[in-house]
Formats: sequence, C-alpha cells, structure tokens
Amino acid sequence: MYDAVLVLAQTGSIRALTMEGIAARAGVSKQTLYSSWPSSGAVLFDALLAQSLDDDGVVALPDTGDLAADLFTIASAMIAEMSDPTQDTLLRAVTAQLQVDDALAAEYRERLFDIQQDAVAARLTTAGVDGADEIAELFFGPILHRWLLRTRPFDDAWVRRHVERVVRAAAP
Amino acid sequence: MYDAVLVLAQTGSIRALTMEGIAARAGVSKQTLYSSWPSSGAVLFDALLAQSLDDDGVVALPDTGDLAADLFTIASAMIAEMSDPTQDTLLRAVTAQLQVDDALAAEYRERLFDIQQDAVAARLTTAGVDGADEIAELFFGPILHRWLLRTRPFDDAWVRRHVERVVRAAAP
Amino acid sequence: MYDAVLVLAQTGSIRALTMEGIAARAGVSKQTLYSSWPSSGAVLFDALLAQSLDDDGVVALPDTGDLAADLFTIASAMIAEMSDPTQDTLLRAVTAQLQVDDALAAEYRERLFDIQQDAVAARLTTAGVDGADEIAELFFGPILHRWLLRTRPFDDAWVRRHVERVVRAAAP
Amino acid sequence: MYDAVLVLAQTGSIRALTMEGIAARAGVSKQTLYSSWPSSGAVLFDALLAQSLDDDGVVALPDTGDLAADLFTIASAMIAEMSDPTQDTLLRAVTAQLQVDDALAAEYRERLFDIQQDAVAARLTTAGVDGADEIAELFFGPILHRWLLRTRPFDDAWVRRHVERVVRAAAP
DNA sequence: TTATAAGCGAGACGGTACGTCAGGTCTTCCG
DNA sequence: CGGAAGACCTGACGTACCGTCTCGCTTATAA
Repeated sequence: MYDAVLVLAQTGSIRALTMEGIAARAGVSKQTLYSSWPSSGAVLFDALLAQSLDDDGVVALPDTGDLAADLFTIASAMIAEMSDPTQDTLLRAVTAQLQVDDALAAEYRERLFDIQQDAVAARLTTAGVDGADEIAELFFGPILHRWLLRTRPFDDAWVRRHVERVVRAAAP
Repeated sequence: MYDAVLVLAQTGSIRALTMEGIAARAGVSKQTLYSSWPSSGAVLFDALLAQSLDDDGVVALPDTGDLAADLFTIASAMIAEMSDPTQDTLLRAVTAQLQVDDALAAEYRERLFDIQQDAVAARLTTAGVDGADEIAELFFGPILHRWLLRTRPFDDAWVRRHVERVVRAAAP
Repeated sequence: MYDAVLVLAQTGSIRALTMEGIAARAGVSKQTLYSSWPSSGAVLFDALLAQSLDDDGVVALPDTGDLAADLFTIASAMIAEMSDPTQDTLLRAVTAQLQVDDALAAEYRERLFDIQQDAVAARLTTAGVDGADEIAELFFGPILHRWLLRTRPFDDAWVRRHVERVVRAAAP
Repeated sequence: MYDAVLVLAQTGSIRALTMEGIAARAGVSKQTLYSSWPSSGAVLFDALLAQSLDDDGVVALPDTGDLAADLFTIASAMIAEMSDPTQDTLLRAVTAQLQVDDALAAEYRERLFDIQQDAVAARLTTAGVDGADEIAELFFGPILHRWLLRTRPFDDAWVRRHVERVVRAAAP
C-alpha cells in the first residue's frame, strides 16, 4: 500500500495522490483503503511515517556534547529528508491536507511533529537551555519557513549560521 | 467578487471555497471567474490581498528607534491578522494551494511575502543588523510554525520572548 | 433466517432486502447465507414459501360443487395474501428478481406457481371445463395484472364479476 | 442516448443496463444522464417509449367491425413487440424497476399502460361491451401473465382461443 | 438610429474523484 | 475438517467540482 503511495509520489504529480489512484496503483479496492484510512491525507501521512521509520525506526538524536554541532547534524538530516523528491511531494501533499483537515492536523502533531520537537527540546535541556520548547520552535520555524515557501534553497553555510543564531538566542 | 469570497470564508468551511461556490455566491458565471483568475487559489489570494490592503494600503512598519518594541508591534499586527477567522480561513486555503500550485506559490512570494520580509529586513538593517534577510526569516519562521501547525495559541508574553530571542540572535 | 427477512420486509423498504442486510439482521455471515441460497431472490422466495406454508401447510382448494363460489374463495384468499404488506413487499422483491434471474424464475414456476395453477386447473377439470390450464391463466392473469401494475385496488365486487366472466368464458 | 440503451439491451445482458454503462456507451457523463433522468429505470422506460413511438407514433387500433379479429390483431402486435429480444430485455428491466420504484410505476401507468388499455376499452365500447375496462384487463392479464412468468411461449392458436374466451366473457 | 460587436449570466457538458453500498469469492480460524 | 466469520475485489451508486463550451441577452460603440 505504502509502496503504491511512494511510487505515485515519485512518478506522478502531487495531484495524482488520490484515494482512487492509490487504490488502483496498489491493486486494492477503494473500500479496503477506506477501511484503513478515512482520507487520502491519512494514507499519505502514514506512508510518510512508514518511510521515515524504515530509515531508523526511532528518532535518535546525536549528543556529542557540542550543541551547535548536534543541531547542525539534526538540521542536515531533516533537510536531506525534505529534499528527497519523493518525501518532498508527500510532505507537501500532507501539508496541504493539514490546512483543511483538523483531525489529520492533530494526528500529525501527535505522531510526527511533537516527537521531533520534544527530542530536540530534550537535547537542548541537556545542554542547560531554558525554555527548550520555544528554542526548538526557533530552530524548526525558519527551516519550515524556507521549505514551505521555497524562498531559497538550503545550503550548509546557511544551516551553520542558523544554528549559531539559535544557540546565541538560547544563551541566558 | 471578493465580497463573495469573504462571505464564504466567514460562513462556510474552508471546503466551500471553490470556483463553483464563489461564482454562485457572487452571482457571476464561472466563465467570468476563469477569465480573471486561473484557479481558486488565485482568487483567494487576491481576495486576501485586497482585504489586507483595505486596512492600510501599504506595509508601513514602525520605526521608533527601539528595535525590540517595533518587532513586537509588527508581530502583534501579523498575529492579529492571522487570528481573524476570515483571514485565517483564507490564508489556510491559500497555503494549501501553494503546496500544489507552483505558479501560485511564486506569485505569493512576489506579491505578499517578499514585501513583508523586505520591509522587516530594511527595518533590521536600519538597526545595524547584519544578514537582515536571515534574521527576518528567524523572526517570521516561528510565527509561521505556530500558526501552521497550531501547536500553541499566540500570546503576548511569547511574542515578547520571541522578539528578545531574535534580537539576541541578531547581535554580532 | 426467515424471521430476519420478514422483519426487514415489514419495517424497511423493499430496497433493504439485500444479502448483506439479511445476514446482518440474522446475525449471520454472508457466507452462511450464500451456502444455502445463491441469490437474494432465492432467500426471499423461500421466506415467502415458508410464510405461506406456515398458514396452511399445503394448497388445499375448496370444492363445494359451486365452481363460481369456489373460485371466489380462492381469489379472495390470494388477494388477502397479496394485500398483506409484508407479503406484498416480499412478492414484489421476488417479482423484480424474476425478471433478471432465469434460474429463479424457473424455480418460482415449479415450486410456487405451477402448484397453484395445477390445483385450480384440477378444480376446473372437476367442474367439467375443457382446457383447464388456459382457463386458469384467464383466472390468474387479471389478478396478477391488477396487483403488478397497481392499476386499481381489489374489491369483492370486482372479484365476483371477474369470476363470473371466467366461468362464462369457460363454458363450452 | 436511447441508441446506447438499445445497443446495450441487444448485446449485453439485462444487468448491463446501468447508469454507468449507459453513460459510457453513449459517450456522455453520468451527470448529464442524471440531469435528465433520476434513475436507470426512467432512462430505460423513455428509451422503450421512444422505441415504440418510432414504429407508429400513436396507438392506432384497428376497427374492422369484427371484434374478435381486431383483438387478435392487437394481441399479435403486442406479442410481436414483447417477443423482440431488445424490447423484451428492456421491458423486463423496466418491469423489475417498477416493483421497487413507485414514482416510476405511476409514470409507467400514465404514459404507457393506461393509453393502451383505454384504447382497447374504447374499441370494446364501440362493440357494445359493458364494463369495457374490466374486459380490457381480462384481455391483457393473461398475456402479461404468460410473458412475465414465461410459463409457455405464445402461439397464434392460443391467442385465437384467448380472444374467443374474452369475447365470450364480454357477452352480456 | 440602427447595426455590430463585445461582454456577461447562465448553465450544459465530458471528466475525475469522492465516499458508500452491495455482490460474490476466498482465506482463516474455531469447534 | 467442515462450516462460520469476515476481509477483500469489483462494480455501481449518486454527488461535487473541474475547466471548457455554447447560447442568448445586454449594452456600448460606430456607421
């Protein structure tokens, strides 16, 4: 099932990611799809999740003792993921649905976003940062911003500067 | 025309914002709509723009000499706008379309986002900040993040802390 | 099982008489249903049969020596049965299926219709009528006609006149 | 549109006469079909009507002065029509729907059946028959009966005998 | 002033996808 | 090990919008 989603995300446009299309591609009836997911957004989201978990199974963040270096590593990994065309297509499709579907948005927060953010916040707390949640937002926000609005491509130098700024802002 | 969009954005759900619905509400044929805009996203976007411009006509940012205070004012204004239910509905509908429609995304950047960002960057430059564009991203990113993911409601205290962090990060 | 059919025929519309619905109502899996009957028509038909047989067990026609009186009795009984809402619903559902399903139609003739017709034909033969089968058709035809097309409600006076006409037509 | 229906009625089984199939065969969208007819039964019925009217445009019954001969002509024409495979398929499909759809049944009576019956009743009245409506029922009933239940094929000898019986029953 | 054209409303149309229902088949698992 | 349970594919249902199109009716300009 997820394979079908991924294939469509790779080959077709974002518009091809419909319940009808996924069912057809997976050789599965629509009914079967609807019995497992209530909407195309939910399927895409789970496919995304499955895809992410294939990689590492759990969100394990590095802790080398050097906060800036670790944040750079984390950001680079995120960006690499978001830059993969398949992931990008899926993420954008899901993001579009999140605007429209509150239930899906809540699930997204619970099962994907909060976990990431909490992990980063934990790493920040380890480094002695106060208000780690909000610093985590400061860390994620601009990355989301650049990706969502496609204002500028990501590059390592920017990531490095971004991390420096976050670290500086986190200082007491 | 824009009135129709706004009425639909107020009363109906986000799903009601279709070409068909707008045309019907405006007492206009679909053809007339299509002759002015290529997609529902474009209509919504222009309605959004028109709505914003009704308020002030131009993006005039304050410059009291106190950077933190000015950024707080700017952020508060943005947040107030994004918190208005009508604007919120419209913005989310447009944001959803931006993921799918590249042309619309480009127009959005040109006609709405860059202007805001450039204005803030200019204000930052005035305050002697280096790399103002990236600081502007740092400023907007977390606000977008909170709004888009609805992680937490906005409140003045958070805005104040956020601005402080941005200012601190901008320091040389 | 038949109970489920009858309950559905009473309470729901004719459209509720589906394999799925009957299985659900009977608390039985569809497979169980299919293992005993090949189609919804067959279930309905057997339910109909069971229902009829509950009443008298066998088609026993009166023979008082007065042909017209006996035909009137027979017709009245038929009409009473067809006027019962539950029976009516079932009969119409079966009749609809008969048009589509030849096997069912054959079974219907063998197990329900021919028996009735032969009984009437036998009664007619007893009364010295030639070509009793065709007279039986003359007897049943208009009743079926009125019921099927709902042209006019049944009433005793009409039945009486109808029987008279059949008797007159049967005369040598 | 009607062509599509007729082609399907000829080539496919009675089960192929669906809204989806008709639309596809006619090269028309389902919406267009639904904008003209509320159900497949209605389309089939109109196709049937159009087909009948193509032949003669109006129900013109013969009046040679010889009632039995005229009834024979009428019955033969009816039977010929009902024996045409295409017409037969259509008629059975419609008949099946009539059991389920009251609105369609009413329309059928008004636009097809009553007209036929009234014409025959008028011819009977011309011949000095009392209660012509009920005699018309006596005339149509057994024909419907034989066709509907497929008890026996039609043949001229039976039709002749049937007409004789009707005439005899109609005598005062 | 009248003819001509442009613009607009209305809405029909071929499509695609939606979400649902029922029909039959096939596997699985329990007694 | 045989039959009940339920998952599954299929196909049709009726609906909502999409983007294109044709039809008349205004209305405004030019002859």
